Parts: sequence; structure tokens; C-alpha cells
Amino acid sequence: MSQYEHTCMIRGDGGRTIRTILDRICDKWTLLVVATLDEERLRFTDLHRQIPGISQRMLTLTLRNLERDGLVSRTAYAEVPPRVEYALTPTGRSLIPPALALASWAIDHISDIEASRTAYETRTG
Amino acid sequence: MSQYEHTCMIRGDGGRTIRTILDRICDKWTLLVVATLDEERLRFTDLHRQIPGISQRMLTLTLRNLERDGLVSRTAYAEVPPRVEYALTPTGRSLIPPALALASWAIDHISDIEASRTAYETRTG
DNA sequence: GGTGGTTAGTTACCGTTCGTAAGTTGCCTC
DNA sequence: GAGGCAACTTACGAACGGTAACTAACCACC
Repeated sequence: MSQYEHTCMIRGDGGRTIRTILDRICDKWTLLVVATLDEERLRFTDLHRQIPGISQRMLTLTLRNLERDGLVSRTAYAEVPPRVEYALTPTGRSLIPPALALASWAIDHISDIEASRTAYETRTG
Repeated sequence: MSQYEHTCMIRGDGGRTIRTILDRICDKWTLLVVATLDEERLRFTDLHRQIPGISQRMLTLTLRNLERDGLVSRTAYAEVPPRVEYALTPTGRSLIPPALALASWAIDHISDIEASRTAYETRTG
């Protein structure tokens, strides 16, 4: 039995539960938001600036989901202009090592992937 | 400088390239297909059976992208009925450890996340 | 010789999600 | 009183994903 099978069998549901969690974590922006909050408490605008390409809408939605799942805490200060700070919870912090492992893998293999993609496009037109 | 910043700076594009790669890898099905091919050469139908919930359409699309990016190899045998085998390339195999790290994290924190989610729903209605 | 089964897909349709851009609130400054 | 700031929210069109039916090529059976 491979480690993957072992991992999937733990819940006895054919991997359905783990897939649900991975669906949340592995969407377009979640890992980047979590990685950006590594070791830093950040405001909404700072996050928006530090994550290139994310829209305010998607940042709001991603942060709501992370807050709901207990990975990020949201602290609002009754000031003008408003100030809202986001930080990782302990659960959120525990996601950092696997997230960085994936990011490092991406860095290591970017050139391979881009080369393969270019070759594929050339083959198929 | 955090490891994340360091990681993002390598390419000097503000993390745009790494985000492109992560967008591909972290979609709804890719990690599960890669994890399922761990240590096993599989046919289309076997993959379809082993990944609960994926449709034929999405399996086809996911495999095409993985093949294009050089993570999966596709071997078609001219038989009847047709036989097509999918296997990880060396690059694809190198993705297994970080993918399993993420899956293990999901397993370890499923109960925390589900509890937090339930509490959140209760608070907000 | 027509019916049904097999594998590996493809196609059509439709609902959900995502991105863009503009609007909102409350107060402060000029 | 016009404009700015922070943190959103809303409207709308485009892109994506899921469902289910269809296809090609051959074989086995009746």
C-alpha cells in the first residue's frame, strides 16, 4: 500500500474528505495568501499590494474562507480610516512548511515545465 | 527576508512566474491525479475509478495539461479495445513529496477545520 | 447481420465561479 | 464642499467545471 493510499484510507470515505479540504486549500489564491502572512501581521491593503494579480473581491473572499476555516484571524480596529489586521492562527502557521515545499518545487521546475510546454505547443500547433 | 519573499524574488518578477506554476498545479484535480499515479502506471479508466468524483471530461483535461507540462507520459497501444497508459515522468515523481506533505497536513487538520467551520456557520447564521 | 459490450475519449448545455470596474461608508484634510 | 483613505460590496460579463449523452473501432454472441 502506497503512502497515498494509506493517507486516503484514514477516513474510510475513499478520499472524499481529504479532497474537500484540498479543494479549499488548493484554489487559485489561498496558498499565496497564507504564504504572504508568514511571520507578518498584515492589513487588507498590504496583502492586496503584496500579492500580484489578486483583485479586492477575491482577496475578500479568500480571507473570509480562511477565517471561517480557522487558518486566519481578523482583527478590526474602530478607527478612521478603518484598520483591519489579518494574521495566521496556529493552524494556519502549520500550513506554511508544506506550502513552501510546494512553492520551492515550483521554483525548481519552472524551466523544465516551460520548456515542455513550449515543445508541446510546437508539436501540436 | 522571509523564505517566502526569498522564494518569490528568485525570478525577479514579483512572484508572477511562481504563481503561474502554482495555478496549474493547485487546481481542483491535478494534485490528486499526480498522487494517484504514485508508483503506479494506470489506464484512463483505472484513474477514473480511483479518483472519486472526477468526471471523464475533467480527467481528460487534467491529463492533457500534465502531459503538456511534462509531468505525465501518455502511451497509447494500437489495440481493440484501446489501451492508454499514464505514468509519472521524473519531474512528475519529484512532485510527490510536496504533494503528500500537503495531503498529510489536510488529514492532520480536517477535524480542526470542520469544527471551525461549524462554529463560524453558527455565529453568522 | 444486428445487438450489446469494451475503452478512451468528445460534445452540448448549463450553472457556478472569477475578474473588472464602479460604488459605498465614515470621517478627516484642504 | 471636494477629494482622499481603507475596507469592502455590488453588478455584470466571461471563463470554468459538472452532467450526461454521443462517438469510433472492433469483438462476441445470438
